[in-house]
Parts: sequence; C-alpha cells; structure tokens
Amino acid sequence: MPKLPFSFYQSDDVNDLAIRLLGKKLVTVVDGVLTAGVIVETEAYKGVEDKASHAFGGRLTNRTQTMYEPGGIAYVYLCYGIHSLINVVTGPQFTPHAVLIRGLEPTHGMEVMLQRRHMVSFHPRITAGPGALSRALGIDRGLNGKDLSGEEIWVEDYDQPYHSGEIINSPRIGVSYAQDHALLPWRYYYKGNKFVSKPHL
DNA sequence: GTGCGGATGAACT
DNA sequence: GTTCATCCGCACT
Repeated sequence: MPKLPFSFYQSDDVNDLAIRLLGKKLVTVVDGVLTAGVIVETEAYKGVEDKASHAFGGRLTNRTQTMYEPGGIAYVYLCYGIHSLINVVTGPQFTPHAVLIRGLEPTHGMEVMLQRRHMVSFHPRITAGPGALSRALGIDRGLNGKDLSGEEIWVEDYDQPYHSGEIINSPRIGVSYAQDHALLPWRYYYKGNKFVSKPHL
C-alpha cells in the first residue's frame, strides 16, 4: 500500500487526524529489519492551546522544536527516563500539533519484536502502550524529526477491515497535570481491540 | 548548576 | 491496587 502523502498530515484538525490515523500501518526499518503494525489507538495533542501538550503556551525548546515543523514527521521523546514515545507531527509549520501513537496491532516482524521486548511467546502487551510499541518497532530518539514517508519509518494505507471497527473516544492517559484539559476526550481507539493500552478507561 | 517530575511499564501484593 | 526503575527536559537560581 502507498505511503501517506505529505498532504495527509497538513490538516489543522489534529483530532480528525488522530481518528484518521487509526487503521493506518506504521512501518520501521531498523538495523535492516522491517517491523510494522496497524495503529489502533491514538491521542491528539493540540499545540499551544492544549495544557497537556509539550508545546502549550508556545513553549519552544530543543525538545519541542520538532513539533513546530510541518506535519508528516516523527516526534520521539524520552518519557520517565526509560520509554521512547512516538508522535505523528501534524498541521502546517509553526502549528505544533501532534498525535501520540498508543497502540499497534503487529503485522510484520513478529520474531524481531519478541526479541526486542524480551518475550518468549506472544502476548498483546508486546505493542499495547506507547513505550511498548516503540520498543517493539525499534523506535528511539534517533528517529526524532524523521520524515514519515522516508526509508527508515513511514505510515501507509491499510485496506483490511479495520475501518468497520467502532471507534471509542475517552480522556487521554497520564495527563492529570493538565488541569481543566485533563478530561478532554481526545483519545481514540478501536472498541475491543486487544492492542489498546488501557481498554477499561 | 540544581532540583523536580513525567503523554510508562513491569513486577510486585 | 501499589511501587519503582531511570534520566532527561525544563524552570529557576
């Protein structure tokens, strides 16, 4: 399937893009090995006006500058000193919107994913959760700022019947610090999918 | 230069 | 349900 075009990412409506990224395939080629999965859970982070966003209030630092680039690149950062989290940067330049990828259903490279996750047998937690899926796909901060239609990492269409799944929205995970924005229902996932990180919320 | 805390996950009880 | 690993980013001095 074709990689998503630059134009896909340019919409100013980050919540719409968070929904439209569900059912797309995220692919990496790291150390010459291809791994991929279907996106089943996302969260929208709405730039300068979103108290949960790293770019809230126009904050521009070495870390956040990636989000101010034109949509269509990866924003990867380290969380809790341990986990790499990957976002899809969206919107035009200087509009720091991003979509956090929180859940992935594996389609390619299961053996390598198992090795990277130090698992001996399959369990859905292999790619459920933003830190987990990044580790499984070999994503770290070395991919920060990379073009999402490049050769190391990209997003492409996927024609399987995921689109028939019902999409649930709910409050975002782990953003209790965001005061009156903590309960905004900007998390999206496929109802009942096993690779959603916290299905009960 | 210093100090605080986080868009988490795994291993516990 | 609770604990905690682990370290950089960020605000402030």
